[in-house]
Amino acid sequence: MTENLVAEGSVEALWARAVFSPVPVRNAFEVTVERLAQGIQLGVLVGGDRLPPERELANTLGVSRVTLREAIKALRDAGLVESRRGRGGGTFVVAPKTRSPRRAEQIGRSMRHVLDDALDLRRIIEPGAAALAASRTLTAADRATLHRCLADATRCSPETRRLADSRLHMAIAAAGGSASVTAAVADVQLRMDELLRAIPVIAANIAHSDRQHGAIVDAILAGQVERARVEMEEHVDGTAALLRGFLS
Amino acid sequence: MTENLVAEGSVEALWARAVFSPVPVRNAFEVTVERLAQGIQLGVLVGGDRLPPERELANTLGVSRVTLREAIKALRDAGLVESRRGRGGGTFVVAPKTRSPRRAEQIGRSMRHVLDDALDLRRIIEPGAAALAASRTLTAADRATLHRCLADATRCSPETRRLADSRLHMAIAAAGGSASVTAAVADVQLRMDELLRAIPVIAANIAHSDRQHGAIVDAILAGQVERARVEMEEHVDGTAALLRGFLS
DNA sequence: GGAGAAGGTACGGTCAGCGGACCTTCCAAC
DNA sequence: GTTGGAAGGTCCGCTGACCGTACCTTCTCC
Repeated sequence: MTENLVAEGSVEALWARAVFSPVPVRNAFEVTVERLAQGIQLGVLVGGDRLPPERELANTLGVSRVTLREAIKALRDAGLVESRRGRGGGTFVVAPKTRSPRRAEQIGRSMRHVLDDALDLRRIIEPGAAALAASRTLTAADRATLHRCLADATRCSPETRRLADSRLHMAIAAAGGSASVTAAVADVQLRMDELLRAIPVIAANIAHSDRQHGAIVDAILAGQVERARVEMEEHVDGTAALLRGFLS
Repeated sequence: MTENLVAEGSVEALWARAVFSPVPVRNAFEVTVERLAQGIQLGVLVGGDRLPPERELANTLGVSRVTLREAIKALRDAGLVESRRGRGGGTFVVAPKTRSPRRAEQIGRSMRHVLDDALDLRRIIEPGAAALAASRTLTAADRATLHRCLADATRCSPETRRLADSRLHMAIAAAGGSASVTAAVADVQLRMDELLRAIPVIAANIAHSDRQHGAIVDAILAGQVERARVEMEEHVDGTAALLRGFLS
């Protein structure tokens, strides 16, 4: 009898769930796999990139080489990386086009509130990140990075589109200079990655999205804080509408 | 030779650090302690509250009873809870006034960028959370909770002030109905908790803060989305200015 | 054709965490 | 008062994750 004395979905219920829910205990292997997989999914590591040697990377990540190797094996099995032996060998990120496409399975109705939850957070964090970036005076290198990511996102094949999009959003977040904000954006991007991949590709939508991306980067580079926020908000709202429509 | 080929603080540097930094491997004990301690620090669990029986709580949290007991022992040693045996016994949250005050140690200059980082995130997430709450049609119970938390934060002793403040901010976040947003607010609150405690108590500041709290709740209850955001933004900026001034 | 840099393999030790059985305390109902 | 039951307190053996270390294998570059 786990009788709830508080109304479902109320403030009290959210509080209680924040404390009295299973603690996420994750072992070194899981965390390591996640780290690397996320780097690849978000476009921080791109096809052809070579990971540091195992011994060095294990040291950097603070796990034993055995554990790291297990993680790499998992990524290899998933088709995300491939390893070559011998001198000049190493572990390399596989380009997405040659990567075996994972079936976008049916999104259960039960996932719906998870989606809404993620979208709520995204609508807060991404416009905020854009505004933060606009409020900074960026280095030439960062301006160049933004330009490059924008260009990549605009002209790219349908297969690599999602990756380039992630990469652009991450670049915008990172341009704000805050590690926490960047991590938060990475979180929402990852949570919706699978869903966003499932959206059918429609030329009109892409063109619209590209225009918005351009406007956002433009506002950031011009240092227009409020405009950056609003443009990103519209962009995010557009994607959210697409997602909600597609999943109904 | 871990030579950095990218400029310090740039987009590329943030990206690299997001992937190639030590993975946070935390064991069940640590996570459990953190969970419960956070619930207390944030005011979700208040003085006098009784935790569920160990066997039940261990099951809820998904850890063994031994591990949970170690965690509770740590909290007891820290003076956050106390346990009573026998029928009708249990583990109870200690009221903050009787809690042994932890010395606010010198904040190193090295912490400065950590603070800035947290403040950046807070300036995004808290106004966003307020706006989200304002955009919802709240239940009567939630409106009552907000009112109560606001009242508690306004009239309270200096010792309990920080706790009541946390509680109010958490209530605002939870009113938005999104678990992720609530968790994000909890995160920033926790990160700055120690620092905020260190701020000297000045009557004028408190009165100002109280007025802002009132305005925020007022805007949320009235469903004024933009006003809620702006009021919270000013409130957060005020606190940030206090903190930065105090630590310079 | 060898040196050396990489991935691949194997072994033993340590320790966290678990399940379960049991003990101790103390309230409350009878 | 006595006793049942609900709670915290203790103990033990097992499993499995993780680590350090040493060694083997492959391959490229000099």
